[in-house]
Amino acid sequence: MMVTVRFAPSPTGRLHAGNIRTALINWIFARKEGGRFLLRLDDTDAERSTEEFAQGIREDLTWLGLGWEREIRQSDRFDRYATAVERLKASGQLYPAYETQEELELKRKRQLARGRPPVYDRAALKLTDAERGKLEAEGRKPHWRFLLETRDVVWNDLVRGEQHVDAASLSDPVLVRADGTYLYTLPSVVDDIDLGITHVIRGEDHVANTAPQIQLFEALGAKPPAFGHHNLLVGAEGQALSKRDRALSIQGLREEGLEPLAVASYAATIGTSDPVAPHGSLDELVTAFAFAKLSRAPARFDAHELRLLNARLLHALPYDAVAERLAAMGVAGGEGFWEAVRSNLTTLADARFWCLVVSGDIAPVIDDAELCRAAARLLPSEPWDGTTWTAWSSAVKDATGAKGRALFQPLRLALTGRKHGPELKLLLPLIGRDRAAARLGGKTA
RNA sequence: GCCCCCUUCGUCUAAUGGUUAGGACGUCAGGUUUUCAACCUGAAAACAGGAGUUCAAUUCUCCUAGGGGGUACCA
Repeated sequence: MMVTVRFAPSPTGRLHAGNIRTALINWIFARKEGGRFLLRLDDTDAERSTEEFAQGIREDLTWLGLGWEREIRQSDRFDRYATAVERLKASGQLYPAYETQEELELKRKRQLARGRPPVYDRAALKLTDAERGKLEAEGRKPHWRFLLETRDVVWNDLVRGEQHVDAASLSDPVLVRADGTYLYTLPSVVDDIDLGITHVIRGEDHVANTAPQIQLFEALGAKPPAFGHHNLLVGAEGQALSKRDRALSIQGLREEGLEPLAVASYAATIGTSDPVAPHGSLDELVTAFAFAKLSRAPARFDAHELRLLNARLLHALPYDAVAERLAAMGVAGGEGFWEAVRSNLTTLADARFWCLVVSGDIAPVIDDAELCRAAARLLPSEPWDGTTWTAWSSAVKDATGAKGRALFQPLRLALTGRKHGPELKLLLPLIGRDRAAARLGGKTA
């Protein structure tokens, strides 16, 4: 059977670092197995789901290079869920319950107070027809619970090995609310069956969901897929990740100017036994991937480390990988420009500044006016090449007696306006005589 | 409260019942660049704590502490 996996976000917000890691692992696994990767929008909550968020999710995935074979929306599939509900009612595995949320909460509190696990007591199962009739007459509408078999549910998790969950320690999950809307479990399982999902790969926050879901697959006459639960992410300080942390949204990372491949490289290698390193393509990540490499401890997502990785990625990037994007940014300058500046970039957008240095206006910093004036006078005539810098700076040194830092720092500040930057040997010919002369004179070109 | 998972350099991690506990990022130093950055080389840097089993424990067992997850009419 063809490997088929799905990434199932709900369009109630933008994707964040944790989401994207799940998406990436699914996508990579599908690629590795020659299988299919589907996007399933879990939009059963009509209140909170919006088309804007759905579009945002598509943009985020596309930006990262994660294409999907097919998109499914749960809101298109309510008839399928209704069919499943009828089937479960017919087999007696779905039963009506009438407790209000307040009543359930009270029950849980009492159980907790007695040191008992807060598991639903199945009181609704013991209701007589007369009692049920009375409740309905009072105007109560039932919600519907899936009757779990109280047995040990076992599966061989792709990353965690053999897992056991004692279904007796679980409440019978509510599948349908009193208003007829569905909770996560039922649509998810029905979709997985209909779409032929072979591997459900998700975060370990879903481990406990797996046992009821396996029983639901079976109740609906389907063979459960394989399950894999990867470790979760925590923040740089080891704290639980907040969903609202904008810095960790994919949108935020993109707006910060990070490379999609850097984000993907980082997300796919933290929490694994592979070193965190930039990869030249998603295919390289596919080659490196193995479930066995995933750690079981939570991994730290450190935005600072991501930036360092982004810089390392840029430093090694060939010109043709960025030529189009540089042009789109309005950064002129060809391969020579790129070779000169790339090792000083943290984000691609930094190239804008060096573009101005080379072919626009910057504010020169005159640290040593006398030296700069002398340097301006000694500027050779063009054409300039890779040897110009050495010859010229030597001449300045001879004329002024300045050397080392005292010689180079004022020149760098005047020519680029900054203390740090690419090799002036490469930069100077790109700046050209007119600009250099103007900057050394303290005026902008 | 109860259940599950986890804990090795600052960080991500490897390995092992007997090892100089390995790598990567970061840090520091040296080299190179007659400056900085980049780059190259090198160094420092870890088995959470306590018991137990054993000739021998970082490795196996138990306890404690800490972290994460779950325990929903969220997904």
